[in-house]
Amino acid sequence: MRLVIARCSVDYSGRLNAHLPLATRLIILKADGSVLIHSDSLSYKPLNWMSPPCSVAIEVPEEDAASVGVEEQWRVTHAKTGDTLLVRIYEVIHDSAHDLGVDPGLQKDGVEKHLQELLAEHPATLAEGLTLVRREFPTAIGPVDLMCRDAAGLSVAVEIKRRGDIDGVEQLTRYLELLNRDPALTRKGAVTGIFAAQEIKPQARVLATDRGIACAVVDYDALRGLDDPSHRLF
Amino acid sequence: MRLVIARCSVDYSGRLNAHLPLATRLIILKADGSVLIHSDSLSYKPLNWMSPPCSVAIEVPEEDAASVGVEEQWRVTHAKTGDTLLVRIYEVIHDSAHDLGVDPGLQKDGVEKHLQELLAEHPATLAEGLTLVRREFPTAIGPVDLMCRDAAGLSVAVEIKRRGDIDGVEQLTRYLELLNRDPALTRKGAVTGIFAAQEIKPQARVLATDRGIACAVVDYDALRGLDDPSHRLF
DNA sequence: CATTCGATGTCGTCT
DNA sequence: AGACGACGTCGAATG
Repeated sequence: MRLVIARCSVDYSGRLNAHLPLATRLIILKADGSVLIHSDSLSYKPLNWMSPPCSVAIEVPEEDAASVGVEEQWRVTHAKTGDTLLVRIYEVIHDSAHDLGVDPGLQKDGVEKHLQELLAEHPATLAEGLTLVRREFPTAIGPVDLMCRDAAGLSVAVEIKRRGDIDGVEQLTRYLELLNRDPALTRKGAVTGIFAAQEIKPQARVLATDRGIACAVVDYDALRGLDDPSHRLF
Repeated sequence: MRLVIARCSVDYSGRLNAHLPLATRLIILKADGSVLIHSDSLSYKPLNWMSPPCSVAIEVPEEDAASVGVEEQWRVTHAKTGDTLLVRIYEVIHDSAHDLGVDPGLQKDGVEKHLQELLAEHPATLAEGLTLVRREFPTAIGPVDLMCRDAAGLSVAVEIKRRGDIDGVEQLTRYLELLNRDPALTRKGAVTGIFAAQEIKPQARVLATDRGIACAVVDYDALRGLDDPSHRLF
């Protein structure tokens, strides 16, 4: 990894055109060839970047560029899309290279997959007497997160989201529409739906209710408490 | 901006829990207080980070941490959500600080808004004889990108996307459902829809067709060619 | 290889 | 502040 602090201007040309006027910035050149341009604020996201696979070519600045003080010019080109990032260096303030080695990677806990696992183990927290039939129940338009059966023996499709948005309700609606055409599932009565999320947006709740879909706000920590603590990662 | 290359382990606790085992990484401390942890690959996105507003506290490592070689311990806490990032430093390899000043910011050109402007000027490229009634036609559930009239004088709602996904079809469907309840618009006949995008995904096309919504693939460059070249930014 | 879908999405914009 | 859509979304999993 090479770190360069420099006064520079940057032009990106690809899915859109973008220009960064002359200013002092951090330029990161990673081992995989990728390039990141960071300013001192506006965190997380670089101002400009190029993802791998890409290559960096050192160019001789055009005459007019050189005349206004461009010392170096790097052209970063994406190998597949042809997107380019043109970095014009006016003054290098810092330049250092470091060998970081391979990173062992990030371990995560608490994403939607875990929520699904926990709810699959404790379906009754969604509705009294609900039991699991199967997780990732396959349909022609994708898998239903949880297929359950209620106390009366009727099929219940559960869609799980971390954040319950209008999109999730639309998704569950499409599943229910399809499932209710299946005679095997609807023998005893219509398949109903439960929209389960850690947080449900008001508009999503209104739409779900309007369509006869139940909403369930899920308490992740409480669910985890129900689970065997020895299974926790942290 | 402070740049630290160090052997470190990191733990994030907030919307989820995440752990980074001991390895050599780049730690960026920005002027606004934000912190970014980068490895030498997996570009663009940091492995771990904290967005502003947040504060960094230097802690004395716990005894057991110190005994395994932790020299410094930084706790970054988000001011609002309380999310924390705990960085344990085992060895500092590089440490430098730089004054970058304020960045003038990024200038962008050429996204969906531009596409909408171009199509508003050339609605006939979507369908023979189509004319614009108004852009951003207001409805109770949000503005319709373009409201047009076809050769027969019937109302046509146009939804514009850069990438035509299933979500866009759902959105247009909701608009059409609402618009078709308006007597003023449906006097001559039902309001129809056109789903316009630079690229339309197969599933979206199927859904749109199934609902009687026309699809139009838009050629951005050709449209720009129709436009006055002197209006271009680049 | 293409496609789909989640994300500590992030970011702008408007109510 | 909350809601909503766009994003150079990115990135992983999957067929």
